Amino acid sequence: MLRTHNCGELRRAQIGQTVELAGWVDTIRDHGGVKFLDLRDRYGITQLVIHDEAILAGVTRESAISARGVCRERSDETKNPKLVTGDVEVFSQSLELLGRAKNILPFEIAESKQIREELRLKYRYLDLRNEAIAKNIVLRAEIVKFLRQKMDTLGFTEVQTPILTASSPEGARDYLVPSRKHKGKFYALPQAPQQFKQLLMVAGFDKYYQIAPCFRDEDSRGDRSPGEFYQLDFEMSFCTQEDVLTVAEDVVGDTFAKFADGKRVSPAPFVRIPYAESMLKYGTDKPDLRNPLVIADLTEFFADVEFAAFRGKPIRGIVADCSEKTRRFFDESLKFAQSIGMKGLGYLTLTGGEFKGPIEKFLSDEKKQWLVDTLPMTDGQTVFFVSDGADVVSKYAGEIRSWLGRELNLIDDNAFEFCFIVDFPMYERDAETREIIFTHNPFSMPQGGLDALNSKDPLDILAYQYDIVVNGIELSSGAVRNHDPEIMKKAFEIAGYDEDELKQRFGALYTAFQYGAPPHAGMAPGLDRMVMLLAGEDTIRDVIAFPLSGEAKDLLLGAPGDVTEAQLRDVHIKLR
RNA sequence: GGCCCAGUAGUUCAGUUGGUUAGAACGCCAGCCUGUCACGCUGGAGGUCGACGGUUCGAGCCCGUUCUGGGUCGCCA
Repeated sequence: MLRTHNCGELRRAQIGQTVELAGWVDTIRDHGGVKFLDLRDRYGITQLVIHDEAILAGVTRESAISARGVCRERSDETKNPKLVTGDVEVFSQSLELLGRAKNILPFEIAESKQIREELRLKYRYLDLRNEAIAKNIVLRAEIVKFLRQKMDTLGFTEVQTPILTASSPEGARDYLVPSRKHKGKFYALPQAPQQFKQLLMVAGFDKYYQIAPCFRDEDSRGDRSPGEFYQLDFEMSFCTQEDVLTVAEDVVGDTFAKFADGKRVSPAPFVRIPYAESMLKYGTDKPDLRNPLVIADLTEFFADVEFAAFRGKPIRGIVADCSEKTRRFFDESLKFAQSIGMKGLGYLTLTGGEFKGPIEKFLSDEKKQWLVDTLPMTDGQTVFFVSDGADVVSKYAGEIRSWLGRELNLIDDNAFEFCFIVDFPMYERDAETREIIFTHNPFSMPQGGLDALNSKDPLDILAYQYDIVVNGIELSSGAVRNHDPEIMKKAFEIAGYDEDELKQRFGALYTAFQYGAPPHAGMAPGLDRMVMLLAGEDTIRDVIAFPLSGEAKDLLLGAPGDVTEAQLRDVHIKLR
């Protein structure tokens, strides 16, 4: 062993012992006759005291060294309360230089979070020496461990599903892997273990889960890593939608409660909000419920109001208390509205029993009274009006709601507010082709089953499809799956696929369902996003040990990179 | 694929209306210092201003193209 203790371990109890420590040189403070060296490892920092200049020869900051010496108590006035090891120090007469830092560091470890990411990712092993970053990776490990324990307790079995698999015909772009043994054929990396987990249900595993790597060749976002990410993927047999939501509440809720670090977590049961209601009240299918503002539908209210700009359009209203705000705030609100593509933003303020604002003159006393009584509004409040085409009015109202929440400081940063969005529509009309397409997931069970498919307008059919949302971020979607081949056939037919196509695209599932498929359902909360939220980070890269850049490049190892002619020949690929 | 922001010393940044030799802090190097803990003090080195092209007597600054990173829309069943 190169050490008897780690750098966060020594206390008064070890005074007098000869100890050996190993770690990295954090700083050297040279006072001439005496030198102090802070030795750091992931457990802490211990101060070494050195009198002999010679033993520091060649020792640079961030070199890996070991040191032998006597642990001794510091005098009272030189104890350092900022260090857990600050009562003691190691009087060192010999150092061993284990790994010398030869070059000027590309950045200071302690401030690496401020450094541009290109450089951080290129020297990620140095970035990860920073306690704040390393802490996130350790937190991630603890969360994964907790999730596994939790799923195990609930009777789920972890199963590893293939990484080299078949390209799936819908959804995101696949990462393709050329086959050597089969000229011209390709594997794909799984976008999710979707079909495998459903096949496991047919196989009778009853409750499956996996900390599953997923690969999608799509562009990144701050909260979406490019290329690859992890999900807590799970699936259950002989269960209803409610059974899945209950498991999610239990697992995700407990995980947040355990790791939220003092922040408030909304208690189970999480509120269930139908998709249509969410779009109306919050203007989005992933509402941030920390924001108390709610959108009202004022279309009927304005139906008989002579105001040309609102004529024949859906109208939404948002009531907020802006009494502390000046004229400038309302100018800013209009500026924001225009920046997102709105033509205007009307408002009325109720102050001293009088309405004020550009739209006031169009409203009768009766109308004004309705606003006070039924909307309702109290003195000092303002109602903002959003009016636009039916396709965008909800979205705009949602953006205004978020803007008001931010600008009026209504968002509690110390809370996690969960909800489930349920009853997603099964189908929608493609904006360009005008054809009926699956809204989300072709594997979902339509509510009402075959009857609904046969009798209802496809656009009115809801699916047993749900999302779990926290603070406006979608953690996961899931569904009760369509396990009935007859219903599948009909569901695909409505979306324009005949049985041959269904067999071709999802042949394994379709065939498997001919052999006694249990009703089953599941979901797959994103692990990276959970860790990001719990770590309080704004970017997902800060909770991944070796993240890709936004352009999906590995700046450390240089992927994607060139390969040799021979490698290409092996897999029958010729570059043009 | 579209749009927005950034790129100047090892790092983080400043750089006026286009005008002499491009600055600061931290880091690095050297010297001094026996109780510091972000030690201190003194001195020094360090720059193809992302790249290419253009305008100009003159470009870090203006224009065009391009590369890289970040954000965002599309996309993410």
